Amino acid sequence: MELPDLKDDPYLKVLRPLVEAYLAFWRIDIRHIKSLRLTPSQFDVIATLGDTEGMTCSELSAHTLVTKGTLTGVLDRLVSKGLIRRYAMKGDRRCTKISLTVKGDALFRKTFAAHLAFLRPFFERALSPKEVDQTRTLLLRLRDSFQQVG
Amino acid sequence: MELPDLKDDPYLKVLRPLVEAYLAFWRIDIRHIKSLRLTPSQFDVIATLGDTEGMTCSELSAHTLVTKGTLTGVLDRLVSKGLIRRYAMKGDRRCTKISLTVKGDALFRKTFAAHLAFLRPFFERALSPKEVDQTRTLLLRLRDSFQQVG
DNA sequence: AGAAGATAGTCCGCACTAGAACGAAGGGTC
DNA sequence: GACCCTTCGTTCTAGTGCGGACTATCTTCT
Repeated sequence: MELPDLKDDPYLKVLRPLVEAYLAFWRIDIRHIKSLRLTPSQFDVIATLGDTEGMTCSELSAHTLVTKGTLTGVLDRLVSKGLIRRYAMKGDRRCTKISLTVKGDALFRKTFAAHLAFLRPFFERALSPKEVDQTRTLLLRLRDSFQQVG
Repeated sequence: MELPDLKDDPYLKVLRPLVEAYLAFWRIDIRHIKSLRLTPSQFDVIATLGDTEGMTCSELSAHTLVTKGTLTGVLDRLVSKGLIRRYAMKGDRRCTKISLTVKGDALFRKTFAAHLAFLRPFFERALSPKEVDQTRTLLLRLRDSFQQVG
């Protein structure tokens, strides 16, 4: 997005690096996810459902970056791939519970650790352990600043 | 995306803050852009075209985050809003040159500086000038790591 | 000049995005 | 039990987003 030359501004000059670092990460991330024949949203859902008893749609959209409206379609496609299943929840007929199928769980087990192992070297190569802590602190500070007020 | 609890890993624990910081920024950014009745892509195009003589579609997609295929539709909508115009380029009949209209330029002048001024306090509040430099360095290091090899 | 290759912009299919609106269902209150 | 308010998942619209295919147009090589 809008990345003008901001080098002159002492504060705004983090904007560009923030966006660029995230996008560079994102491009690597998405490449690996695609090799699993999943979309980012689908991977997000699978990863979130992994090691849980299942979730309702609301819980899922709260724990992922997929909004409620989008979720319906994403889940449809995951159902047709046989990776998740939907079933009614007794006690509240409004809710639908979503959980991994055996096939979905197998995919989760096989790919999740591999995905993290794939990403790890990129961080490891860029930062020393001490810098990792620094970066983490600074990024969380930025996050908090953007999260308050709004 | 896929944000498991990675606190145990000394390196991967920057992943979450990176994503969260970017998304927090993004949500603020997009809110302001929407108040201009533009989409992020549209704003991106307007901001990129501002203060230039115009660009071809290829140049535009190289300088923005909008890919060639998507650009056609984005430009269509900007044309229908009267903010940009397309015209043939003499010398190469394959190319189309895009530039801001008077109305588009007026929008650019009015909103661009305002947008930066809007974002500035969020950075200013989070980091000291010295930390800005630190953050910038660390983020660029991360970016470069994700950009090499691939 | 003629053939082969590269480039420009468009169009397509499929997936996703936010947000608004919807009907069904549940939890109050009186 | 009837009213209101909220929540649940789905559906809809408009706009991206990517990659691949397509046509028109240079460019280059022979």
